[in-house]
Amino acid sequence: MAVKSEHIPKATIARLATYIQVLSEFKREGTDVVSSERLAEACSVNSSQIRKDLAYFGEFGVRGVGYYVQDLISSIKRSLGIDRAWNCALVGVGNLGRALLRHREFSRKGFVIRGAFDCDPYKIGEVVEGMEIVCSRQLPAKVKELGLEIGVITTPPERAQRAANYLIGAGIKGIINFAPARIAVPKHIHLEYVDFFHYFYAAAFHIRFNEQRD
Amino acid sequence: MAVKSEHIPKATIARLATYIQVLSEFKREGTDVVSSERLAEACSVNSSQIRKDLAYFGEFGVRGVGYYVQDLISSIKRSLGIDRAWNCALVGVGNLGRALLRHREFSRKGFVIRGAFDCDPYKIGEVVEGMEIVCSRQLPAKVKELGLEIGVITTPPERAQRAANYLIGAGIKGIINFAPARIAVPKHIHLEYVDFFHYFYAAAFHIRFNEQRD
DNA sequence: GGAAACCTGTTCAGAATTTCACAAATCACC
DNA sequence: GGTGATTTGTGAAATTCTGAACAGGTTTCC
Repeated sequence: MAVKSEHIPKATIARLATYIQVLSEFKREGTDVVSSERLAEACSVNSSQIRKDLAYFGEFGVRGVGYYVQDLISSIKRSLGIDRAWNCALVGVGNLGRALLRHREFSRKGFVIRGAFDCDPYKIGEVVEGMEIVCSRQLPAKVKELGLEIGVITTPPERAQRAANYLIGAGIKGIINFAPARIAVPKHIHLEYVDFFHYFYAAAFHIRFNEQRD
Repeated sequence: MAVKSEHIPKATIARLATYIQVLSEFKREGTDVVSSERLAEACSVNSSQIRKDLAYFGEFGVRGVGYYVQDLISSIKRSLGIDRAWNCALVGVGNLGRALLRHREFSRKGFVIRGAFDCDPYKIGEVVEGMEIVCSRQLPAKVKELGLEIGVITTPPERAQRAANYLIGAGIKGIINFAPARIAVPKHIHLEYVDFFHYFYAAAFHIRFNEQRD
């Protein structure tokens, strides 16, 4: 899938993910065709915004008609690169790591966790959700053997950097860091930070801010 | 804590959360004073950006010196409204809900889950992490009794709207929705969507995009 | 006490993003 | 086949956000 433009805003990528979610709902409800106006309302964004976001990747709609829901889902997925499966390595099998391993939705959405790694000797060998926990030192071998591309860090914060180093050394292409710590990676490795608390902070701020104005 | 400006960018709020994380690391390392330049480097942002973000809320630094780490953490927390505890209600005790209930970090960061609700009769009465699961119908009573302010939705998508309705009817002030579904709420209720997959999608996109350019 | 080195808070320019507005295309109906 | 009602894709305008630059304080050191 060709990208028409050189640079694509981060916000656009985030919205595309939302569009998929809402479009999937439309599909479940049996809606075949949707206008940017209707999709916009469901996503709480401006309809031009939607058309412009899509325009970065191609022309997916039909003038005078709208977008065919199933086609648009496929087109967005192809645009985002999630029209195929991605093999993931999970490093750090604590509470959060286990929850992610058990979360069926991952493989359903095309992100298949194919390796679970930890450096705790008490955990190594344990089987979680049909997956054996392996020593982190085996990462290089496993990454090659299983074709792992995305590393998911769910270690405690103090071990996040080491986990990242293992992953990078093993030749992973991108890292999603759930640990509450900043990590350093070379420029060619894509890095995403995930922090629930951001959302809680934002909620707290806005609630208090609203109260203040009354 | 006064807010100096009328409108504060969403991006600023997100960055403030990052600053707290990095500043806490500095504090653990024993650093007492930090310049915007050094903080900026650790957060991968521009130093003017940091000074500007902080300027929305007040003057927290000392010219010629920098910012006192502990003071700045406190100031940012006060600015965000997380200088006190927030009582949360969790609705939907599935896999994800249980993981959140077990996650110690929540109360440590000031978001205390004081009620766990579900509408499945098999789950009602069960005790998770010392908390008894209560029928969702009891939300109004419990919200008042316990002073719950933030609702956390971790139901399956098809039940998210109903959970939201219960919470809103019960007088909650803000909602954080982990369910992969859009929900409608009145304007005075603050709503945050949390979706891990956004990060995975973004990673997939950027990895593929980088490959394409080689 | 003064000079030099620092570093914040703030202004302003320009970069980036969002919204508007409309030409171009499609469909339904007469 | 033509007309009117729709709806997309896209320049241009409006808005928002970011980064460079610098005036205004602070500290250090002589």
